[in-house]
Amino acid sequence: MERLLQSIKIAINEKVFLKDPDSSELGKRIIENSILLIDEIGFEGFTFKKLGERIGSNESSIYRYFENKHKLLVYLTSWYWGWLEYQLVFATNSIGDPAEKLKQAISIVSKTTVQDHSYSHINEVLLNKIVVNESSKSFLTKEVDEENKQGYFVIYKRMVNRLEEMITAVNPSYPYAPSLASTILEGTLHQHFLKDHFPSLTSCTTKNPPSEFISDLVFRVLKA
Amino acid sequence: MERLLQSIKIAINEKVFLKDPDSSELGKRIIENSILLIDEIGFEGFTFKKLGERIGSNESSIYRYFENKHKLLVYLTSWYWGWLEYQLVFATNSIGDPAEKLKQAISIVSKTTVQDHSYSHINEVLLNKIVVNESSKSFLTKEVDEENKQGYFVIYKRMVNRLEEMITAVNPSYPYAPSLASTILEGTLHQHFLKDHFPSLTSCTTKNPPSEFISDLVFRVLKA
DNA sequence: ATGATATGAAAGCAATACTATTATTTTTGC
DNA sequence: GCAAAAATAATAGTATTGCTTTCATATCAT
Repeated sequence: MERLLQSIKIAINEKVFLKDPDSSELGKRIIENSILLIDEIGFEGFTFKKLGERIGSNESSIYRYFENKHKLLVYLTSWYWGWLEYQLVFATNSIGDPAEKLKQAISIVSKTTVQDHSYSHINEVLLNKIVVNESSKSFLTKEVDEENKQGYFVIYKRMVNRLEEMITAVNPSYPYAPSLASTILEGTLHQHFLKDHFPSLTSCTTKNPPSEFISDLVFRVLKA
Repeated sequence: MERLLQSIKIAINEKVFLKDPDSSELGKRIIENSILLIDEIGFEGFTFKKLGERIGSNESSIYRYFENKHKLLVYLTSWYWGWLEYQLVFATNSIGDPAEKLKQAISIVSKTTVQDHSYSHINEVLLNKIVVNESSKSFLTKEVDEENKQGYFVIYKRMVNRLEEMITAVNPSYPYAPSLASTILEGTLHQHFLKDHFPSLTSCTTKNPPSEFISDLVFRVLKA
């Protein structure tokens, strides 16, 4: 799998960037360091000027890749979901048994992230932290409907759809497959957040990660 | 119940404001119109200057009530959860049967909001929209741990705790009560959001609201 | 070598997120 | 009813943000 993934490029909707950051050295440095910098100072404090200083480049050069920091965030989260989607597909497509398949899928999407050396300029562990802490901000905006129409969130939606299909395969009579599927993804992120900042509001810990709670929840729901 | 609630003041942690907005006319106009304005233009576009213009007052006067717009958002969301908490307590404390009690609680926290005329300067319907669209931004910040320590989120936490206790009363052997409780609140908000912006990712519609999905989910989980 | 393309440096601009100062109005305590 | 205190308003000012523009320079492709 490592090998296969090595050559795969995560395809992001071209509307979110002005110039593909994957097409140049500077572009890759922008992505690499934006992940590090957003993780360090948070998305609110993050500016293209600070990023420019950090990579020894100019604000104006970064603006040639992304119109604004919001689109950069959409890019980063899309990349993350695209990356996870590949893992999901590769890890589940050979599994015949629907329950086993769904179980594996939940394990993939809710497990603690580990570094993938196929993409050397992207730190997936930190990117996952950014997705947990910042990704809601990419859609909780006044422009969400317009941007959705433009396809900014297709990868995430495809991901939810895959889970939905797997849920239906396990229990065709369960009437809330789309909501359960979206709850798997959002619930995982939220439980990860709670574990780090509001431990009293979650049963999850490092030893007992969100994947256990989510998996238990889904199978109780579908069995009933 | 209407009568009882009429005289109740929702108590917000004093650290989130400089001067209690409930203690003056101007303060109430700030709260009333911040809800309307944030709903109209979104939290990102919202500024104290625009709010000042709208209420025929000055930016600097608003700064005497709130240090910044972030704290105003914390105030608004705290007020919302405090308001919901009263409804929850009044609607459930006389119910003996644990399952019935939890069912009622879920109905209260996930039902579509209706106007409460006890608080004339607060539009609860719009405030609920703000909670759905903006409240995550109140805790998805770099300062969350510090602010949590200062008690900014106590009401929300108490709310999750109440649900947790009700869950345990229904099924004492269920091992993930805290996570299920937080999922009820966060999941409800998220499903409301999806229904309005990503209908393909949810089973919820106006006719079939999030409360049905959540209630069904919780009781399947606890029955299993 | 030359033209195209990418990057960098600098300046500029309107808006944001405040703070400070001073003036005016309103409230209140006697 | 009046003086003192408190609240509000008006104005101005500052640093930073979120850009855009222009122009210079480096690099790259033929």
